[in-house]
Amino acid sequence: MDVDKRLSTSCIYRLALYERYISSLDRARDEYVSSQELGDVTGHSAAQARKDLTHGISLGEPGKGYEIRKLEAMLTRIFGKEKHRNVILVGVGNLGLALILYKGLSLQQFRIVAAFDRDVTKIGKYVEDVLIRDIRNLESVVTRTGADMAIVCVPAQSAQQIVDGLVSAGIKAILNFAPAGRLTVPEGIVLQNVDMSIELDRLYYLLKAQDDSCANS
Amino acid sequence: MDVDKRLSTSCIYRLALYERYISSLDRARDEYVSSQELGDVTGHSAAQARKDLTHGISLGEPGKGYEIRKLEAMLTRIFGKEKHRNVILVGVGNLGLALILYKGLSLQQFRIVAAFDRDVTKIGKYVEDVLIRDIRNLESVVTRTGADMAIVCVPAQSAQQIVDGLVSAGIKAILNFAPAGRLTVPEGIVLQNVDMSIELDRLYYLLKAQDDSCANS
DNA sequence: TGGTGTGAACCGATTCACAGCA
DNA sequence: TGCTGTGAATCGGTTCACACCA
Repeated sequence: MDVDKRLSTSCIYRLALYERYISSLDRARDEYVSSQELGDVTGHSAAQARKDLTHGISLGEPGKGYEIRKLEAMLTRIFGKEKHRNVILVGVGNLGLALILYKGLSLQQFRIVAAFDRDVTKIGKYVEDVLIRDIRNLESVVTRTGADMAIVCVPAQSAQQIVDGLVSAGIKAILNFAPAGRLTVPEGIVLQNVDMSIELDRLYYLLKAQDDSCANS
Repeated sequence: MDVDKRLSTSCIYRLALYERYISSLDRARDEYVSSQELGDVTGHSAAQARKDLTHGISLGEPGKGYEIRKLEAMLTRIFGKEKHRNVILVGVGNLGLALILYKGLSLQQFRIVAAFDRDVTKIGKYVEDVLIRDIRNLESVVTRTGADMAIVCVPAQSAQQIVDGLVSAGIKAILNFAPAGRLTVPEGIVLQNVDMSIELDRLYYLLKAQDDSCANS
């Protein structure tokens, strides 16, 4: 197969950026991209871009660069963009709502096919074309839609319980936005956390570090 | 000073997790935490936790652990939690709205003091107690509030322009949610990106890698 | 000449092992 | 004995330099 070993987190991130970049490219304009150009996209070196791309099959042509068509095909395969992917969302608060309405997702292969909440005043309503359902129907909907990915936007204190429910309903990968401490999942389940307030904390630290280094210089 | 050199991204992340953990602790229950306990919080080793903490002043007591009070004071200083921080937000779409209403931020030291949009139907309205203003008033509001951090939730195509405007208005740190390619900022300005669709791409990759390794075993 | 592929060197972060202190 | 602090070893990712191909 093409991808032999596990790619590092930062490598995946850069690959996603390459993917986005070449899909924004006017295919008619150019046939090839250089590693230099791809390096610029991520803010890294050309050598980095070459290393990233040879993790798959080597497909660059010396003197010309990478054929965009082939590169796109490779990235498409890595990120599974060749077919739609059903995703469910739990917790239709403001953030959940924002994610359902977020056009960025539907531009990708991801489709939010169902949303869940425990608030009875929300259940039965539609957000765009997504029906909000009772969380108790989780299992049957997962089975029916074949969804294996879920987005969690519930309050921190319910997060672990929801995650457990998702896992036992058959979900295999979870993107969690709840600012919960350490969520535990069984072996074989993928969990990723996105935490707004930690991002802000980090931003603040970087800002302060920046200031300090200016002050010292 | 306490923090001598630049901390790595992952270290900052773990420190933020420690901070959250000890602030959730019942102060009456225990006086000390061990590195083992802190390691568990982040899913890393006890040695890792000790290394992280000695980046500041060494404050652990052999045989007992880290005094919670002192540890909290140190983390508070690192993340600037001892005083409020004014933040502005640009782009009151669904995501912007969600962030304004997100209680997680106000639990931290961050206060969204103003929001901006270019949509005239939104300008003048309040979201909770945050007034939505015309983007053209950016500069005066930044000056008046002394905000030096901004959150950007505008569409991708306006992101660079907004970022430029923020920088020239005096903003020093930007948390960007727009799925824009590579945003450029001048030297000395801190920019962090959070991209939902890249997170999902990454999640999908991990899921697939997981599946493959199961299939091979 | 221009640009890829890659081994070697480099660098930083994580882990290990253990000395030292209460 | 329990737990911190830390040098040493290790591991992994990034950068460099250059051979090689069109």
